Amino acid sequence: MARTSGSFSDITGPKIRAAALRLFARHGYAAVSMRQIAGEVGVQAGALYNYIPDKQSLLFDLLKGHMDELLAERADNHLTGSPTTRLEDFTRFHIRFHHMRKDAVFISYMELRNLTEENFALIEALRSRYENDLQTILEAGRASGDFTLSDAKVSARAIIAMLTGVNTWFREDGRLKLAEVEQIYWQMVQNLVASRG
Amino acid sequence: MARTSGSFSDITGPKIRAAALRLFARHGYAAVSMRQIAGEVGVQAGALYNYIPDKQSLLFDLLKGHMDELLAERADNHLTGSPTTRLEDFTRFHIRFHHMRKDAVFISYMELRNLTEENFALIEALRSRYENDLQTILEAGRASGDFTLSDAKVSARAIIAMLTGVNTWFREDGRLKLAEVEQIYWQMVQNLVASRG
DNA sequence: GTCTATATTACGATAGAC
DNA sequence: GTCTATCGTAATATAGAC
Repeated sequence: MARTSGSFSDITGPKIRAAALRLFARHGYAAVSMRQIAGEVGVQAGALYNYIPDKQSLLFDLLKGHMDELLAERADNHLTGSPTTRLEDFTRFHIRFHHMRKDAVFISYMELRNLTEENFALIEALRSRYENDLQTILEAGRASGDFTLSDAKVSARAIIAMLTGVNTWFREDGRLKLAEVEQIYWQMVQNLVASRG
Repeated sequence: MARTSGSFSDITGPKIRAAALRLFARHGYAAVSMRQIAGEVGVQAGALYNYIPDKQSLLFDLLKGHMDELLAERADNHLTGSPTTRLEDFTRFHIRFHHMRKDAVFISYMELRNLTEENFALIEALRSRYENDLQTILEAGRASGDFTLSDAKVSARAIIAMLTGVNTWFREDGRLKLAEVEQIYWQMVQNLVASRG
């Protein structure tokens, strides 16, 4: 049966998303052209429009997909136990997940301003749910006397910023293994919320 | 004496830098055109090239200027006293300085990838000096027994990420005043490095 | 020092052949 | 479903008049 010239598989759509994710993370949304993305995929620029309506939708799909996966995998994590156990789960999950999804994490922080207003609101709502998840854990720990916090919302934001910061410096071939980094950060998080003796 | 049509002052250069800083922070380096910058300043695009050789140099000058100011103002801070005092100074200085320089801070994190390789190395060296400054304080505190840390470099990075994160959510008209935020974060930093009783 | 005008290149997106 | 070709627009940067 006839194959049209450039068609090697039925996964052009996912390949477009993967190429865009990598290029946006490396050079930034505005700096990447549709021709560059097409070049990575191995098609001509016009062919992209069989899969996406426009460039903006492509960006939104990437960010939306990332947030959906974050919340879904987080939900798979066990969410019961003492506040300390739940906080440790959150800490280790956050570091591991964000390490595995570096490109998506990067553009999720960098390219929010390139979303339309309503697309931004949708992403922001998802991000907020993740943050509230941590805040709930912190408040449970305060109620049980396990944690001491002056402001659970601020603490949640501080912890997330601290943990996400790992992505800016950690390298696979560096001085520390990821498991060690995870342990160091968990110790710091424990200190941060510690009830003082 | 004759004035050429569009010339209202002798500070076109600084005005260009100010306009570029604001526009780059708002829309991103790649998304901002020289015509937009010129429009903000009140000149035509061609006139910008009397002040800057090209767009890339403009970005580098902004980032370099920001890092120079950060290190200079940090040096004006008093750098003596106990490790705890010096850590408190660093914490409060970081929050205040980064709050006053939101746009510059933003592009300093976002637009590093748009620098040429050598320009990036120059900025990275300055950023590293700032980080080492904090690391030195932490090591002094560990040596004196005031702090407990498993890894001073990781702790320095974690603290800086945590403090810089304030910029992503703090609003002047929000629930908390900046002085309160400063206090909450200083408490968290103290916990983070605390020697456990 | 700024203007107007322009050279050159590239962009996002679309049309129609196959 | 992808190709080639192209439309309409806008980009950085430069040249020369004033």
